[in-house]
Amino acid sequence: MAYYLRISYFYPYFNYILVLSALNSAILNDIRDNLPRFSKSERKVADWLLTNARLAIDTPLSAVASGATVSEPTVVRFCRKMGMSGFRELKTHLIAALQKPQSYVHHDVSQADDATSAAIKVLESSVQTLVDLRASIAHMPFDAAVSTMMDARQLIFVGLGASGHVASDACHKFFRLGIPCSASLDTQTILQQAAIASPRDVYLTISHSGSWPLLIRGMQLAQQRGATIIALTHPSSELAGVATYTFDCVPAEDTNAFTPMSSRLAHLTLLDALQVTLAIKLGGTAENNLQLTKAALAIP
Amino acid sequence: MAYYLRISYFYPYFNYILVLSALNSAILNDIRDNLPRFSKSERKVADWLLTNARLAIDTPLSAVASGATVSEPTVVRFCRKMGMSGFRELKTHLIAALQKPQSYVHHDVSQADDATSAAIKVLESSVQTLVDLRASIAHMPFDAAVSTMMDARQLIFVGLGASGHVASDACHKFFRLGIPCSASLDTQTILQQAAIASPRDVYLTISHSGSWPLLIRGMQLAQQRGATIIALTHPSSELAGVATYTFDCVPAEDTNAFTPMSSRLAHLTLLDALQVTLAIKLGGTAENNLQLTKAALAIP
DNA sequence: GCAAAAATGTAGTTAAATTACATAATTGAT
DNA sequence: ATCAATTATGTAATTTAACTACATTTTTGC
Repeated sequence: MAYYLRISYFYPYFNYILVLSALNSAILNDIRDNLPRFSKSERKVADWLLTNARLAIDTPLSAVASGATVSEPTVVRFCRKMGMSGFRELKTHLIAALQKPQSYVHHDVSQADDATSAAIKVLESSVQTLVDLRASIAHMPFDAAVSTMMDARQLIFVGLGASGHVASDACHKFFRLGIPCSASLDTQTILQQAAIASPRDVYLTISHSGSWPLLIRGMQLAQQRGATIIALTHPSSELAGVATYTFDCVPAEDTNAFTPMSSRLAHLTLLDALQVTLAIKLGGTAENNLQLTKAALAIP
Repeated sequence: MAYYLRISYFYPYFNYILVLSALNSAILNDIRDNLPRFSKSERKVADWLLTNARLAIDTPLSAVASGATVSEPTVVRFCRKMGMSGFRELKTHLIAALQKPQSYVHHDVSQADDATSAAIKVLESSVQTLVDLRASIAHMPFDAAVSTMMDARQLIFVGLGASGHVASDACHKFFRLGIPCSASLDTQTILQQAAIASPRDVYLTISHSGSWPLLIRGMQLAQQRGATIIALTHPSSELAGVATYTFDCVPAEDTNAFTPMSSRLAHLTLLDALQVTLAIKLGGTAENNLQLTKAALAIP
């Protein structure tokens, strides 16, 4: 997925393509994940690269081969086996990989942290959440979800507790498109509304774990009455099982009591993305509505 | 701020240091900054590289030279002039530079985007918001804010509209520390509560623009009654002027109707960071409260 | 205008990466 | 256990890319 950087407005020389690429798996992770599948010499190459990744970016093929005690073509074949054209491309990937935060970066806040350090860790954990989300976005059902929302009689945002705030925020965003929207933030309302749901109702249901029983019961009811359920939740959850479409949100592990629940950032951002994509699909009226609602807040 | 990654505990081959470096200046910035100092042919090389940075990482020296209409040694000399040993090193730097988000990346969504492209742009805009926030966090008054919160009689979260959802979410997070918390989300409540504020009340006031008149009036009232005002808002706003401490949130420019307001992600994340830092300062009781409130949600 | 210095390019050399082919090792069938 | 086929590996040769030496051109300062 490429981004076109257009800043020729300020600097006429800049006309290049900046790729903010998927920041998840890197070549070093690929190598490590494939260790059991390598032959004897391939394994030597892999071991050498994993041990000397930094060094490798400035090391010619001949030295890599002798370091790994294999021949030069064996290294080239290793690169080919990893899906690259040759050693040059491996180098490119290595350089790139060494610039990227890894998913196992440890952001745990501890009692010993001073305020700024703790704040930075929180922030970097939040960045990581969004970066991980960025990496999985291509597999999410945006087109399908937006298609059903376009014809919706109403959009119903559902969430409990912290997810309720997300749902409420999302409702506050989507109503501006001109589609009827409501938020159900307690179990009684969720159940009662689901009991009278109709086929052109679209639910956007937000849940961290996807396992709260009465929430699931409500979504089952709504689904039985023909409503569409778009869930933002854990992909292996019961809620995901009930939903028509699921936006997979795999929460980071809870490591200590201080860990803020950054999955709601992911939820919020996904809902932003859904609103924007829906606005685009709806076209001119939605855009006009967005402008009118924004202008309504302008202070004279 | 450097992170030292030590994972030889899990994988004995990994023995390198991964630096999560400051996401600032890169070789392309260096080239651009030195444009006035280049000779005619050097300028051609610079222009070509700035125009074709992405292409350059897979382009041999001979093609770069002919693309720039200079000789090959001129390109090498250019690299030397930029402080590098040769073209190979330039390539390494280019590859590295292109992995880093730049502050001027343009994320505008347009009508022509398909759903996934638009979603990705929204997401990357959100990442950028947090990355920018990360860069300015060291100048924020965490210590001072946390000090006043530690002795607070109550914490009052204030916000209107979208910021109201943020305030509500934050209230829902901070109450778990065991301090009395409330959220004032409409102007009547804000004014009435401010009219009876006391010196040990701490306000956390969230506002995108910091210019809504009745909100400011309320904060002036509270401030006159001795309450502490911690504002998350635009640093040049009226609200910032009233506040005891300000967490500067400079909103990205509104470029089109589709732009989601990502400043609330910044607000949410800052509030997360504040909660965590406050929890640390409060020590064992707060940590215990966090664990108890989490356990209360566990489904048997 | 002229000499010196700097910039630049042509041609040749070296380094690095890749390919072709031969040999060794492994696997599967009998 | 043996043998044939397949796969893996290395040696040597070739190609590509980067770099250097030297000649020519351009620019600068007096």
